Amino acid sequence: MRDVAHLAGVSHQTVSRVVNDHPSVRSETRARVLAAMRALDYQPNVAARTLATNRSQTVGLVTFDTTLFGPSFMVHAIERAAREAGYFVSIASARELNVPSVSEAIRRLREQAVEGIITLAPVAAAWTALGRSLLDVPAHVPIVGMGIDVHAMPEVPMVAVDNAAGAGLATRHLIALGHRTVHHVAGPPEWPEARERLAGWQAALTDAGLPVPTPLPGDWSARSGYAAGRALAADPSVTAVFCGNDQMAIGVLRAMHETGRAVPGEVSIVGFDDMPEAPYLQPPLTTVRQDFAELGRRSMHLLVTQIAAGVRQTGQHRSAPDLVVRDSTSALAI
Amino acid sequence: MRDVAHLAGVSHQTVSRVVNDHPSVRSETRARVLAAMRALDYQPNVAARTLATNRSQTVGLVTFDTTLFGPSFMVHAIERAAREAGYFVSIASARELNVPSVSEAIRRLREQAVEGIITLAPVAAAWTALGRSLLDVPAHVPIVGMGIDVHAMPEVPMVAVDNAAGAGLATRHLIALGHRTVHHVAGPPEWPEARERLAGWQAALTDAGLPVPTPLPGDWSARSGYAAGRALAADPSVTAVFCGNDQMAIGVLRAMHETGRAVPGEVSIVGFDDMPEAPYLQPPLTTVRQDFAELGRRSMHLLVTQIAAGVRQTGQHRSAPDLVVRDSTSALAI
DNA sequence: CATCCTTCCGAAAAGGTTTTCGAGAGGAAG
DNA sequence: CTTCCTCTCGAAAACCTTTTCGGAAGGATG
Repeated sequence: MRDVAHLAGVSHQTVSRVVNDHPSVRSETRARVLAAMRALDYQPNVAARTLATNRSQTVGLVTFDTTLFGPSFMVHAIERAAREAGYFVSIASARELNVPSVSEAIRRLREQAVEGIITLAPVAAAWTALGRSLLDVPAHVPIVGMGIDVHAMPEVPMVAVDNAAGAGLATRHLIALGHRTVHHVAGPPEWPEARERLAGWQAALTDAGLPVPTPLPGDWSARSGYAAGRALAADPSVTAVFCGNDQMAIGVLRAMHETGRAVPGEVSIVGFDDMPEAPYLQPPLTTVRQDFAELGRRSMHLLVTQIAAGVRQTGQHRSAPDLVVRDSTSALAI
Repeated sequence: MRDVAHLAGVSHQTVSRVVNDHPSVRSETRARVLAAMRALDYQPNVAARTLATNRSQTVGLVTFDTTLFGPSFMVHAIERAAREAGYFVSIASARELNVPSVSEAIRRLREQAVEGIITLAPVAAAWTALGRSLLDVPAHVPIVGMGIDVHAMPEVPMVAVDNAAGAGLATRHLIALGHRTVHHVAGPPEWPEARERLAGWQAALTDAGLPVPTPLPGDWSARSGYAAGRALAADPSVTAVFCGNDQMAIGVLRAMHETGRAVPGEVSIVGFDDMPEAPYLQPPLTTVRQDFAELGRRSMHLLVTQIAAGVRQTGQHRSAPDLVVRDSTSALAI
């Protein structure tokens, strides 16, 4: 910077003014400085700027399993939104879904002086860690939770799809097709999304006056879906299954196929997420679509607002999911 | 830090020594300082440290499409390896696969003073941008390319699976099953991985003295695989297809199913990647497995070595892929 | 002509750490 | 007892910006 100032025949403060678009600098001087910057391939030093301004221009992302479709898509969407808002994004993954791992990830992020945190690792237990290591912090780092448990952490703003509504759409779709009940392959109970989808499914059945079968446990993976599918296939009374996500639905589809139960002839199946492969499964999967790009933008927007305001906000921001009907569901054959 | 020094009854330089594990500090003093740090919940300021040491402890990751299975898994693997090596990771995604986008992503990363860069956005054209904006840079930032074109950029070290060998495995597997030739659904030619797989497929056919059909273009997506699959299904002479990745294979499977061509009865299909869903497709997909976690560790290791040595290294590091035979391939029925 | 205001830019401090240099204390060797 | 060495720690400079304050130049006003 000193070199630039020297070359332009001004002092370094003026260079700083030019870099920061300060108004009071003659346009002719500005042009001279800009030329000098270009000539010397000047790169401002972020560390020095951060030190002086106390603003790192960085937001942190705590992730868990980015091989899941949802989170991996969100990383992308959030990075994009962050760039547009002028922020860098630094990621820290939790090794496991427990308190030490998550709080260690948050510690790393805070150590890096991020201005805000978005978390995609939604284990309920972890939030108590958050409560300890984040919310009580004097500098109270702004935070946004993607799909957190609003009951457990009402003071953390969250953005998520309306999981219960989505589950309701799926379940009522199956009921409307004449199914006497709908079975459910659930995501891990540590994930609020999984609990909300389960609750939505349960409510839709109860509202329709139908019996609520015991949900089958899954871990979001196709493998767990397959295991659940084998169990369901063994029960001839099963005619409709709502899966917590598309990947588990893939496993269920496979299990049905293996055991000779036709989809959708004998059994109808619905997923959740609408991953890009869903239309090309056998059969093309009826599923609940959520707009991940929109969720990413929204969470970033919420974070930026908090950073700008300097106060933590609260409240949930829910986006409405859509049901995408394809070929894996059909009316119950009497 | 000053507060900590005050509380411990030492000066701030001594605190710095304790933080950095400097040898010459009495163990009793060290204990006192550590206690003070804990008592005050002291967080060292990275910006100041970076300014003083000129080391940001951060590596940059340039990505393109993290919804693809490979890249999304790699992000995870690299973050993990980086944490173990004591680095933070900052991501920058290229908006599109062209020179301005990629060089803009790199510019953002350099602006952030990353100590090294790993790139997962492997468009050939982009590397000329790299040549301009990175390699010629005085500070010559260490870099590792995941799956770059070694012919175009021999001076950039790279780590990747041996794509040609993997394609050879897949193709020879199909040949050994008696197929007269093997068709290929290729990834986008901008990706070196796609070109290498295509070359490996071609070489295996030529070595076996078999005709080489025109490859069908794809873009890694199931949708493009479906389109290619429809074209292939229309040709009754097609009995074996090697797909550039698993997602396109899903599309091909769907197309075959729709047109009533049995897999593997009439047509055998092989994918590439071995995504977690591969065993649960219909039928379970024979595919080429690559060890993404290992690739992530290796690229990080290579980057750290370069940073430590202060010199750019060259050379390719190839890992050997495995063929995983499942149910989507079978001997040609005469 | 004197005074005041505006516009533009430089001087200097501040931000928190690392690092080099030097000094003091204590012990060992002559 | 003196000298020298080692161990431990403090003083001060350096890293590169931003920001506040003040000053100089020029024009407008009384």
